[in-house]
Amino acid sequence: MARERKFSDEDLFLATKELLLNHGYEGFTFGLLAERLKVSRSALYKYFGNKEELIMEFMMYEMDQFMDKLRKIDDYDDFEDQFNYLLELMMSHRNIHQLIEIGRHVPVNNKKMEEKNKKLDGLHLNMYQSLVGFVGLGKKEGKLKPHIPDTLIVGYILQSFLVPNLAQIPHSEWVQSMKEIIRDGMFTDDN
Amino acid sequence: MARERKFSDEDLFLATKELLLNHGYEGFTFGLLAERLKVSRSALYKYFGNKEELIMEFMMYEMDQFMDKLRKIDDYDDFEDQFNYLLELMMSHRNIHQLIEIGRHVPVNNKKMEEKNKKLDGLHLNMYQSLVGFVGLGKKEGKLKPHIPDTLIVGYILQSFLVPNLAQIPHSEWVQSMKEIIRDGMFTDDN
DNA sequence: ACTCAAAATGACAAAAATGTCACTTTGGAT
DNA sequence: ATCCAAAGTGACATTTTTGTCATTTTGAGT
Repeated sequence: MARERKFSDEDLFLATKELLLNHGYEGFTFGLLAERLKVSRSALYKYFGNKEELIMEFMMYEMDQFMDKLRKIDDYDDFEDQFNYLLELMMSHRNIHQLIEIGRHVPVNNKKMEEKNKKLDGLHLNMYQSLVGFVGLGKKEGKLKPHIPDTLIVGYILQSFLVPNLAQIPHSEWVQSMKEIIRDGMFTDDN
Repeated sequence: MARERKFSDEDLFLATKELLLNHGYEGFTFGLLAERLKVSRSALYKYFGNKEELIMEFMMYEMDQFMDKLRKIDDYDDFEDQFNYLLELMMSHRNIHQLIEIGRHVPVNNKKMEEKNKKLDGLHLNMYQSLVGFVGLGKKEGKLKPHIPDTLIVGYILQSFLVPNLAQIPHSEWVQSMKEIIRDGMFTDDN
């Protein structure tokens, strides 16, 4: 027995995501978000005490969604299949890395935040472990170069998806080339 | 016949750089900058009318410095040498790409800004052309894969240096591995 | 049709950042 | 030594963002 809400959680988190990516953590304001949702600013305070809290909730939502998909990487036994799955996944969550970086800027003031922050750290750890597992498998199968640090491999893959496609190269060509660079580099074989 | 300044242009631009990288465009304030320089906030208004103007000046300063070095790439005839020079250069100006992205957030309000913005665009174009020239040489010498779009190659090289070295891998090892990934990828040869 | 709890609002006070200006300080030039 | 232009300051008015709260609106349940 309650009134219908004017915006769903999905609406809210989507708007939050766009604003965060366009304006950064410090440029994100409740005013902007309320405007986007066509709601009064004070309505938002019914759900989140402040900016930090909202952004933390958003991060968890985003990470949960991403992790649900990332965990599916273990459905594939073969490294090659995992690799393909991972690239597709990253392509559809291009900015997860960027968002995580923004999340690191959120100040932790009180106990409540402390807790949320810990939870989020846990999710990051999960993600990292999942990716390190992937790299481990690749090395074990002899597919990935053993002497390159795991963290660099993981970081490089994540970072790849942030290269801006300024020249508007068609999607499939872009992904194809990207995959090739990641696998075999940009130099020709005879070097 | 004037009083000695309490801070040099270098001081100011260095502080600006750090603040921009740590807080982003919207999080950068005159208050923070003044505090950093141990000067009153109003002193800064003697030199820059507002935040946008200051940041534009900073961008030009930074780009000028970078371009001076980037242009030296043409001192090397051989692509291989150009490649090595470029990686070293990028390593010591790791965040130039990030700064350029931040610069794109600066709103252009008036004629004066319009002009500065044009000048900055010119510098970006220079940078881009210089890098495209480099890629062109690489392709001509048969070193770079001809079917990968120039913009992707350029973007990749720039982006690579933003991979955070979270595990604190020693600098030389990090650069070495990075170079290898860029050249030949992360997969072993027998794939 | 009435109730009432959740949803939404607008108005308010406080905090933070901006921009301006009259005034003070400083140190090289005379 | 003293002049004075540039450097720096503190106080003020304005704007933007934040956070709170009393009040109003809404619509599902009865």
